[in-house]
Amino acid sequence: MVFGNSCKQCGVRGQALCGVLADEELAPLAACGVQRSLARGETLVHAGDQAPICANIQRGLMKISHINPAGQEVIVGLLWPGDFVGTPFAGGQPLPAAHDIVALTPVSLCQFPQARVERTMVAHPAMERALLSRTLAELGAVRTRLSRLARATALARVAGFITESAHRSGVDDGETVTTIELPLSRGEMADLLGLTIETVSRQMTRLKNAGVIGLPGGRRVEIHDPDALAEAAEELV
Amino acid sequence: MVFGNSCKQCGVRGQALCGVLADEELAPLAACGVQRSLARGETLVHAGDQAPICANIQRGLMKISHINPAGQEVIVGLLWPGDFVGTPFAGGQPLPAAHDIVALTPVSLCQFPQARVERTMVAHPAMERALLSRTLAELGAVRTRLSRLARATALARVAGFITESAHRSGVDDGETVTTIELPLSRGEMADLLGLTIETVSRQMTRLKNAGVIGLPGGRRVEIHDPDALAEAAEELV
DNA sequence: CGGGATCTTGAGATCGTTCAAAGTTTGTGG
DNA sequence: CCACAAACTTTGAACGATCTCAAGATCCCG
Repeated sequence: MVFGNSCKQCGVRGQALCGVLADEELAPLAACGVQRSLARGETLVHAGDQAPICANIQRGLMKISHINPAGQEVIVGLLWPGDFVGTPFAGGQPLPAAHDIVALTPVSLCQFPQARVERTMVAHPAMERALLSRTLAELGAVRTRLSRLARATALARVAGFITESAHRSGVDDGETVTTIELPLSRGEMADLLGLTIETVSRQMTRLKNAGVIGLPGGRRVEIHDPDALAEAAEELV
Repeated sequence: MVFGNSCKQCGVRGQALCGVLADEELAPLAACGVQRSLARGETLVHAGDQAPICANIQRGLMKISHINPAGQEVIVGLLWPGDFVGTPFAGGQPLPAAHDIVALTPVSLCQFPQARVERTMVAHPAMERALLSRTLAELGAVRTRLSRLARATALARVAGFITESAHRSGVDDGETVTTIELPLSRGEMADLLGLTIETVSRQMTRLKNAGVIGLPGGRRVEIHDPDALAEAAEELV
């Protein structure tokens, strides 16, 4: 359940609810938001938690992760600034959280009492409708990601992640070389893409040797040939 | 977006909305449902379709599938009797369908005009809320499936599918040997689990040779050792 | 300028795929 | 009811992609 939000008091202008509700309609919700900060690695939601959390991410990046019995972690989703976290009306009864939600970077967010979110939604059907439509869209996106994880080669997964990160960075295309900062470490990329650290590293090197990208150091990536990168990403999507 | 539904006129008693709404509240929706049948292999929704479809599955099994540029198919979800298909309030504007929805068996369903579904939901917030909560649950389930596809071995995927099919068949546990009929062919299992037909077949044989299951022929599976089966499924979930 | 964490690279093992062929089941028409 | 064809399933052998284990190299922080 992730949707762009607008929290006047928090100073973030999101995408989804903004277009749907007038700012003053959001006031009752914004008024009860509590500012909160998370350090890198800090957990906002533990899988199995009964106490539901509703919050709006302002800065930083979070991961939704699943840890299997063997102790391996899989990142099943990322949350960016503007995204909403929470499961209002979760089945009527308190539904235990399905996954961990952890800060990948220092995060600041605006947290709301769930009951208040639910009451606000009852009062503003447009808001609930926006959340529903956002959730439906997210469901489609996760299914598409599922299909990629099922069949795509390691190279395609890595190329796809770089492409997506570039889009998220706002640096869309442009004929010139663009440089982005990957939001994840190699290990985190591996957990997200269902690969090992070594395989991720090897594919990065391969793209570099092919002249498609440059690796000037750190987490920086220069995109030399966006078309070739997109093509690599599509190889068995 | 899949949720159990109750369509009085269609004679199906689902799980989700039933508990939430009185039957007479559903009348306006049920009244405008159109009975429809699909042959095996027939497509209800094409990916990219603008015309949104809302329907309630009464009998049969459908797949939600994604076909990648290379022509490979991945089944990203299954729809069972009682499940609801559709994306009401899809982003305000008509959102093109993200995936194909195809009948795996002969299917009968009850189809509604989307506008009517939306109007009914506006009139009955409890219904919309039930859909939201169902969708959130489904999102969690798909994410969990994502984590399995990312890491689980072929054996675990196949064992997990058999276990899940057994649960769906209603045959829960019981100390005695239970026999179920798998709803999918080997090829469909392969598309669902991200494997090849041959690998699926080999894992089935492996489970049979280990005495965990029996394969009396056709799509039938005898579950001899549910614990061992569950254990095989958890090996790297 | 260390020192720990992160990243890269190599060599060998493993798991799943590919290609190929034989064996079953299913459904149809005589 | 049987015969036959088509579709589906099983099995085998070789290949290839990714993982595992093991060193180095590099980056980042104090």
